Amino acid sequence: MPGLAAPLIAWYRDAARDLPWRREGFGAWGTLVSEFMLQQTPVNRVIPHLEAWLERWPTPSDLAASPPAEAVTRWANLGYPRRALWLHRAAVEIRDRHDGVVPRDVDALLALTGIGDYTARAVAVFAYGDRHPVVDTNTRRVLARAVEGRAQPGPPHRRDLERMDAELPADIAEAAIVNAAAMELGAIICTARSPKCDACPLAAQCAWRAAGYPASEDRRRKQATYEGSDRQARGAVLKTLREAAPTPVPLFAVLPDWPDATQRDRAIDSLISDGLVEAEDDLLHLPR
DNA sequence: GATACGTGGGC
DNA sequence: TGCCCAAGTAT
Repeated sequence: MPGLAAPLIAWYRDAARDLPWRREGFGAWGTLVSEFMLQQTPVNRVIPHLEAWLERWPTPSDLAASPPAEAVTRWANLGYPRRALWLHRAAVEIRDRHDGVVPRDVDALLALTGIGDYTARAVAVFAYGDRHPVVDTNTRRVLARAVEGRAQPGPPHRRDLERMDAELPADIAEAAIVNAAAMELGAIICTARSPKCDACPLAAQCAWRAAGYPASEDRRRKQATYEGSDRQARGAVLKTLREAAPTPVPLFAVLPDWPDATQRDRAIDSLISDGLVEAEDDLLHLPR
């Protein structure tokens, strides 16, 4: 079976979107911030916040010098606000342990708060040009379809890194492009629903297409219902505190009309436990 | 390894 | 409309 590299490289040269983090000289800090924001949040929602963030905090040390509260506030509606807290912690760690320079070594990156297998390698590859497999949900779907002939990938597995590594050319610069191209293909062509196979550079060799597009065997785990959930309550509490910041909010004034007071209190407790909220007497505020 | 964790857009 | 999905990580 032919590899994926050559057609991906040729396709990417013409089809890649013009995204901020692909600009020449975007910088490792910008790459790191963009990858944090892109964890589970769509590209189009990230871009304006990313640009504002980098304008406010051009370096890791700039962010580290600000209170976490401001990071959480400026995270706005990107979702999963713990990422804002973790990004702030990572900035402090970069300042304290790496002289303010985003590390290049994958293990050093993995040791930073909020950075896992994906983000560590994405920074090493896209910011520093090193050769590693970068595997996100798009890449896993492309591999599942083109190589395995399955409609959807199985759950993420460490094995995915080795499988992607096997598709990478020896040439370091080309390997980086293949990583980016696999992600890009999954994002705009080989999408989860209604893939655009007519425009796919891998169509001729796609195992899933050759097999007649068999449906996925196992149902993906259904996402928990959001309406009425604790997550929704946490989101509402944090929204209240963000919009009031830097002014603290009296406990009694936080979601007084929430339908389930027990749930509201549980949400506040869990936010405090996560470090996203602090309490002094009966005042709640974002972490200072 | 399963689960919790926001928010909003697309169909 | 309601469900599915989105450049994951920590526990």
